[in-house]
Amino acid sequence: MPGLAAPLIAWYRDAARDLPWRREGFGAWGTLVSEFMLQQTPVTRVIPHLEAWLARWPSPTDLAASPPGDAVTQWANLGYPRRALWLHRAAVEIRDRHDGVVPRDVDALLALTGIGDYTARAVAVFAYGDRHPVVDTNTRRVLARAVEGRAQPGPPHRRDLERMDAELPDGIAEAAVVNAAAMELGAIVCTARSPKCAVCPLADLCAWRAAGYPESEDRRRRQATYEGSDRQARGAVLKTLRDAAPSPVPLFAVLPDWPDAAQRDRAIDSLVSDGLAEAIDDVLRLPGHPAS
DNA sequence: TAAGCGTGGAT
DNA sequence: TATCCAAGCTT
Repeated sequence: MPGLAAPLIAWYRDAARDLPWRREGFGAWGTLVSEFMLQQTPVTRVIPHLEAWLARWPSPTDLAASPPGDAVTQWANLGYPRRALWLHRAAVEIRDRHDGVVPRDVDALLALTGIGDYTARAVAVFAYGDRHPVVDTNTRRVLARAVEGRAQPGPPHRRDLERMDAELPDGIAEAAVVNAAAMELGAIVCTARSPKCAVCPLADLCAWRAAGYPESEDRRRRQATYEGSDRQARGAVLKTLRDAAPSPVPLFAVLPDWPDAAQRDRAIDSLVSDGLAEAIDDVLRLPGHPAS
């Protein structure tokens, strides 16, 4: 490898955004919460919700002591509300299995609900300073372009971890910076739509640029239309429950004017099935404390 | 392995 | 306006 590390480190020193989770002493819990929120939600939308969340629940034990429905309400409109449920479950698991301390070991992190290859290593590296490859969608795009000469990365693969690991310097601190810098470059320079190659620190060694920016035959399937979808119905039902919380909502009052009643009922059933709602007698509510 | 899962801003 | 895209995860 020609080595992405040196130019990435130099660039990051000047170009890195000032983000809350990069502040000194932000803490492993804050890092974990931020990573949950950042799973598919843009940075600018996450920041205010993150600060409110940590003010309300400064530790995993604090969150674990609240009913999961409170987490869903606090999650507000961040999207993918099952993440709120998973974050709550992870907090309970941290309390019960790790004495309330966010684990440092990658395998222990992977065993927590809602944590996968990316989030586990992000916590281990950015919160605890360990040396692992951290690969998110930004990093995969940077590697695809700079190293492979392709416009877009293929689907996520475990091999991505090894390929990123090969780019990391030996030094632990330097490796962490390269991880962060690759993500940051993908987020603000090597972007999916209009990459800013004129200001890219990797331009001189970029295989995609050298090859003349070939298009990639993208067999990505199109994102399903949201308008009129079951997902939209689920979102609308859940918003009704959040807005009413902590009060339950009579079933007859859940989206009474929804254009497709069968779809609405399907949405309610699936939310209950997912644990995002509870149907008791003839009312619907967010999940409360487990019975045990 | 692929599908399903929210929401809002940018183009 | 419609589509794309966003620090992924689970089943």
